[in-house]
Amino acid sequence: MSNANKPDTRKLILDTAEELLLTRSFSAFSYSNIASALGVKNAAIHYHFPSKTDLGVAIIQRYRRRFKRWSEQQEMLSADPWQKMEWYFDLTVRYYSQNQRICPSGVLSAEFLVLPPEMQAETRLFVDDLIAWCTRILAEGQQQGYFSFAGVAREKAVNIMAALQGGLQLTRVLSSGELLDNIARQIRIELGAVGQPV
Amino acid sequence: MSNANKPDTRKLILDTAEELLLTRSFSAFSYSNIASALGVKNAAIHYHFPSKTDLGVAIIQRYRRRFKRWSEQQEMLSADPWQKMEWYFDLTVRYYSQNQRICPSGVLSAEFLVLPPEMQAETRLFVDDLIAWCTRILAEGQQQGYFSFAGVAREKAVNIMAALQGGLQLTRVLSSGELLDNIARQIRIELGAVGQPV
DNA sequence: AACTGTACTTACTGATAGGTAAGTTGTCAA
DNA sequence: TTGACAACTTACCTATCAGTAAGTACAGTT
Repeated sequence: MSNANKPDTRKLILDTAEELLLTRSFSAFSYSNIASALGVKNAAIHYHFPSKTDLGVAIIQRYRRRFKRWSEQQEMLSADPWQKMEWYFDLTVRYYSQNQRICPSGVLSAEFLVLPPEMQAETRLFVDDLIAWCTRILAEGQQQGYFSFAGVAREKAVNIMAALQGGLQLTRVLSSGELLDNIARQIRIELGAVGQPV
Repeated sequence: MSNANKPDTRKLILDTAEELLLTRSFSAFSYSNIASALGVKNAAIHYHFPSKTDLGVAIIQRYRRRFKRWSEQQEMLSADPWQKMEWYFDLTVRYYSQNQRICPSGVLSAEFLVLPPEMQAETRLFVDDLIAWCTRILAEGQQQGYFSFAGVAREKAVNIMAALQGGLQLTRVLSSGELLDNIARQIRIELGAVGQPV
């Protein structure tokens, strides 16, 4: 009851900045973009996030927390590896359906060299999280006989993540919604799908 | 003998802009960056490329010409599909080794929505070229019994291009040179490599 | 010797960027 | 009732952005 109606400007800023990041990239959005979208003044953003670096870091940290909760929920539902991968495909596809977004690791890695060091460090951690998750699912799925792919789990994981990241970007260029579905289908085949998934 | 010593400033500008594009992205480099790198004034760049859009378009058009020549040379050497794919891997790996560049389609598609329409159109054509080439090599290789992959050639082609594009970006984040090699290895396996390539 | 075009430089413009200092308003606790 | 703090706005700063107009230096042509 205490902070039920506390102003959620901070969250609104993060949400807006997140959309601008995934549609325009970090270099190509400004505090004014956020301010005008929210109907507040430029300095209001600086009140919550003193520098653009602070804002950028906060966005990535929120992604990491979200992804952690997301993967924990998967475990709670005790889904099989196929189902988990399908959920990951969904996650990816859903980016594009929201204003043609691409995935965070995609934007951040594309302009990595111009990001402030603090954001670079956070991006690294985020990508590590993603690859670690995917590697784990793949290894489990292989052990339990769900997947039958050639090569090491981690290499396969990186390949899958790279294909989805690149696929999301190419989808935007060719504005072809099926492109990502085709990539997902290819990945399923290469994981040894023999009629299992939809 | 006529234009042997003509000033090649235009080419130098394109070269410098190209490096800045692949390392910093289009939004994150300026005419001043190029000018100071070449030891000329800002307006000198505007003389050769009136607007930044003109410059951007020229860079992409040069990529398209280059790639066309590159693929034509492959044909002249009458290499087999495996060799052609290996050359393409090389091409990709070589980007990163030059100041941690990523591939043009990677940068351009990541910031696609903030590119001027003229550049978007040119990017589309460029990506079409790349996919068309890869699809052709894959289809030929399949027909001639070099490759044995599951699914349609074009889908496989897009998957490979996406994986390389994403892999190049992830390589930069994790500063791991082997990452791309691992992706190339995965692709070889999935093309049905049974000891053929190195 | 005069003219022409190329390849610039100098000097500027208005717009926008990220950021800051100082003031204003409303809420809540002592 | 006062004080304190959170959440802003107003007003401003400097730097940089892409872009332009006018001038200059020089090579080749007539």
